Amino acid sequence: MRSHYCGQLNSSLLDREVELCGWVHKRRDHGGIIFIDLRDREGIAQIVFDPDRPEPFAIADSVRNEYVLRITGKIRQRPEGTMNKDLPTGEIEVLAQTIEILNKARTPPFQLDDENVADDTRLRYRYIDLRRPQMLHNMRLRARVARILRNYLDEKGFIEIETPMLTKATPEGARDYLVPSRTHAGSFFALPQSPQLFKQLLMMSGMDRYYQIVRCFRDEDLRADRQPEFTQLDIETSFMDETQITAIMEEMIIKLFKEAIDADLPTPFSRMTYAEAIYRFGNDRPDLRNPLELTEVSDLMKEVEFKVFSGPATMPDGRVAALRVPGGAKLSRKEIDDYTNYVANFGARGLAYIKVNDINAGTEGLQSPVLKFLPESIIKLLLERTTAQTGDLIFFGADKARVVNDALGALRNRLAADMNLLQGQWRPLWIVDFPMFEYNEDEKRWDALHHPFTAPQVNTTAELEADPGQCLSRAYDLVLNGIEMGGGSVRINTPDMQRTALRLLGIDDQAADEKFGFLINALDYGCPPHGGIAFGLDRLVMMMTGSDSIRDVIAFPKTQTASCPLTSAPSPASPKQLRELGIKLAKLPKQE
RNA sequence: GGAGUGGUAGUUCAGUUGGUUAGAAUGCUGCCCUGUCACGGCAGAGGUCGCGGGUUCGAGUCCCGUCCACUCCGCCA
Repeated sequence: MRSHYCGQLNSSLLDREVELCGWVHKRRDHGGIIFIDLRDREGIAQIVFDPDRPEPFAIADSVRNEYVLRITGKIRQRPEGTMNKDLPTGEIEVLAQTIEILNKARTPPFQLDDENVADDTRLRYRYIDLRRPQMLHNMRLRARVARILRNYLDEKGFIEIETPMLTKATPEGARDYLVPSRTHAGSFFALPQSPQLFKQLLMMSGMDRYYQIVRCFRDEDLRADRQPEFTQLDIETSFMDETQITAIMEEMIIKLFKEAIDADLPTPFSRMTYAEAIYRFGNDRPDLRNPLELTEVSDLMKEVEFKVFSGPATMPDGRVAALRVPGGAKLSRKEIDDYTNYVANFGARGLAYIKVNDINAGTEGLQSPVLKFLPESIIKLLLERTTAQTGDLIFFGADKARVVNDALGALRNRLAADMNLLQGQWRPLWIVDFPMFEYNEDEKRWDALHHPFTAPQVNTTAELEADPGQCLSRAYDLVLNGIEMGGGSVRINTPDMQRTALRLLGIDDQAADEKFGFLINALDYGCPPHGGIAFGLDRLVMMMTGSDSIRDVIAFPKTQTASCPLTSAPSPASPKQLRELGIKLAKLPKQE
């Protein structure tokens, strides 16, 4: 039916007869001559219809945008002065001999070259949206990424193994998507949040190296970089420690970026402890392209009269930190107010600042509502420590450390975006030495920072129990330009340690047996030391394509309320289906 | 659960202090046009102003409720 793709035509094919199939991208009718830009997945070719051939000419006259055509014709050089440098096929054109309308098309709901179409319109007509070259490119890059990863892991001896989609609900973590069981009425499967336990079991089976490109499901609210179903590159190995695992993964990511988009990541990747990341950036996934850093000033503020600063400075869980913004003195009152409102999102009750109009003029050169509350000696130390220069602005956060870190960490990102501060292209970073647990104030118990199967850096249960809050884990995250690309850990591999870890999370032995008994049992039947990692494939592709939204790298994504405008999913179940499943609705859905 | 922004022609948007027949661009339809590629020219069609209620002589505009989309907080081991 077709001899070439439209986009493959070039002057090496001069005088060749070709057969093309594709969509009418654009028709230009000059009365005596008609041009049709025919589009397929490889590109666009210009087809010329000459009135010398009345029959094809009449058909070309009748076609409309997005009609599907088959055309035969002869490749020829375009006349002098009519070549199009913007088109890869712009040196040549196809003089049409025959044209067949394979299918008509209604007028598309939006123009393919319109870059600014509302998301729900695009999603309702996703099959048209995906015709756009950018979307096609994203899908193909995604396929290339998956292929490169498979090739690499296959070379390294990893075995691709599928794990169940219908599985057991896990109590920790995100909300599960539940699937009712017909044969066990009243019982439910859960769709996997990740294949975590299965991949550990595969290590106990002696598979040694496993990977899977796998869909995961989490029923939580959506964001620009979060979908309810998303794809992970999931990996697990036996007999490797964290140094070896991160090394082999680093090699994989470097190779991936090189082969997929010809990007050279700086090597070796930076490494930073969790504590250092929080201290310097207020955040455990800092964007290292951003030069702004927090400056610790708690010690300077302990004695000052100003309660807003001295209070947090003397609280055990308080923090006072400064954020110097080079050139920030030019920010207007309104801009500063906007930032104050912004940090209020993160619990900050205010945003103190000092404008440095002239660093050499002492207090006279400064401008700030809080200046009068601070002794001159402290101000001097402050300026030294923040290395403030004329023209800078210094923001302050003073509150519980958590609030200061969240607020100034977010402000740091916001300022970099607003003031165009990002430097360099790619800044990968391993974050290591995570705490095992963080205390959950609401539930009055420990939460796992990573997950309940992560090994601690101590070897005995006694050491872990002695001071859980201080215990570090053998977890690692890979952060790229401020986005968490992946994370993993070395796992617990003895029943004792696993039970202890679960107990600290408020899961007693009986509950542990009910929920994870199969895992704990397996740990007792010859479990190798093992660990792994999972990468967010969608986010990787999103970064590589420079997309603002994860939806642009997923063929059929969901909206922010987790619905699909194309299929109208989710939709009510029929009474018959519900009866078979033994389900009665507490509240009937609204009638359409 | 919360904060914000938006919803007007197929699409992207404008719409003043509440006041006559709701506009623009693009797309669409018809006619004209033999070298265009954002083709051009002329003419034309196209509106439940998201939905429901209220205020008013009068509502796209004001008020209340509601739905949808997007961004963010909470949430996401």
